Amino acid sequence: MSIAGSPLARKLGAFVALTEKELAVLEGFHQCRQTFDPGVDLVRQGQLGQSAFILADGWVCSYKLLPGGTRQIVDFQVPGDFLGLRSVLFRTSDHNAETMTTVEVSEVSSNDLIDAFATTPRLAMAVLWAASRDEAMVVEHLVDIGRRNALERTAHFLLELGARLKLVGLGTKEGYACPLSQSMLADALGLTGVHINRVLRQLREKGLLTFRTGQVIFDDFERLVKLADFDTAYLDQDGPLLRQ
Amino acid sequence: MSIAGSPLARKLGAFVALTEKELAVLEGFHQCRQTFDPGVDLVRQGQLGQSAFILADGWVCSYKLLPGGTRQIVDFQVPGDFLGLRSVLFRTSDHNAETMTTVEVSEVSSNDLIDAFATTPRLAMAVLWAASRDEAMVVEHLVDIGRRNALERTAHFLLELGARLKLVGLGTKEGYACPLSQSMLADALGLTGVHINRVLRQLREKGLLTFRTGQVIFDDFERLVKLADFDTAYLDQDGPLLRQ
DNA sequence: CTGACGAATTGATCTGAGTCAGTTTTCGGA
DNA sequence: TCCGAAAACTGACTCAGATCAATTCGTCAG
Repeated sequence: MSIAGSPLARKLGAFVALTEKELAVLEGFHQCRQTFDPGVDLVRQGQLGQSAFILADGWVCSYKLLPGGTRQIVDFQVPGDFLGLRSVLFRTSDHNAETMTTVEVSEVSSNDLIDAFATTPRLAMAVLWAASRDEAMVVEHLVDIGRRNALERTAHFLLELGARLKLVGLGTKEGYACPLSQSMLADALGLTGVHINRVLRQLREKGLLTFRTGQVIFDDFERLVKLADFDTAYLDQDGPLLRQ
Repeated sequence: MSIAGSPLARKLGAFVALTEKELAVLEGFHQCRQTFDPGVDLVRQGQLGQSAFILADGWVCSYKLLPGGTRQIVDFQVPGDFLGLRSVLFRTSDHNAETMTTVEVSEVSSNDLIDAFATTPRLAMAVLWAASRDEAMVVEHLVDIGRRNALERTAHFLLELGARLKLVGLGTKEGYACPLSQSMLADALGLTGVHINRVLRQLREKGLLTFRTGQVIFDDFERLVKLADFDTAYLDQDGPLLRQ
């Protein structure tokens, strides 16, 4: 696959039409391809001078640890996503990132990234632009946790994850492959594992959604969207705002 | 005050050392100064082709409405903050923004902003970079709501707001002026107005913090930080990553 | 000074989600 | 094919925070 056709290039191209030169710099990011096992920390809270990563395959989750031993999962990264960007921009990381599956990434050193941003600022813009879209997802997540009950919250979150995977060709209206365990889902939604289990049973018994090891199946997409008050439009974007 | 000394220029300068030309473009943003009364919507959910605003004075809050009539406040904007950026980047807004006080803003039209981004990409970078820092705050907010109980959550949130205001010279370790009503605080923290009232009483009775109309007073900063598990370091940043 | 309206405050009661303490299922490795 | 560990599942009980229903306070217009 040419770099121009990679998930990342496709994503960035949605914001800024990239020139040959910019694509070449992007290509340079992919020098250092690596594979990691599940359960490895790629980014650690408080650590200095870390690299960023571009996720080519597999899933990663970003989370914060709390003193009580609990954690809050803030976001999941799927293929095509950048990760550890903030830990480069601010020189120190404010969160952890852990591989959930076997993962393939391109590691981009802090210096390379900053150099690239300095020489091809339009590319920098595209990357930060994409980060800004990811923020929209974190905001939706915030609303889930703040103002939706466990049932709506779970439904909404799994729909959103599906919408996001559809963008990179990894999901459909029928469902998607999902390596989350129930307790990870709990940590993402601010619930306990026990309660998530009961909520998933309810969703199953109501014929709305089946969450099984490695697979999310939308049994009744329409009713699910209605229950969760899910807005299907907010991820759309019709063309780059900045032309070459 | 020269443009180079404005809160926004100061903030952006922390990321990217701005050139004369870039400062001039920033200056251009301030052509269209306006004043709004409290309770006015600056940005409306779902509206197309909106302007962005630079907040010069007063407070604004960004929130999402839910079908049940409840709302979740996602963030507050204080002087020096950009707002409505995402509604320009994505052509349509995913949230509302309402003035909380009398407010002074500079309106920057969608087209002017995109043109400026195209001609001075380093400035664009600085703006998006600042947006990325704001996201760190939304993440902290997410953790508050997901994994802290009402007391810790309220304490943590008010400490964070204080830290942020200190950056723009509007707060100290003693406290800060704060135009939030109890029910706004409730909408931000995912609680009810009734419960926030009880929590604020507890904080007052424990001699930790006093929240009164228009004023937050830290009665015992140290103990408050400890209760809330507040990290005082995460807002620090020592110099621009990109030089002129 | 007075009425009125919104914000703050309080008490009583209810309930969604947490906690505790298991049992059962799944699945990879010997 | 059997074993052990982790994940999924379940029931009984508790509690933090919601809900409901007043009352009080503050402030601004008349």
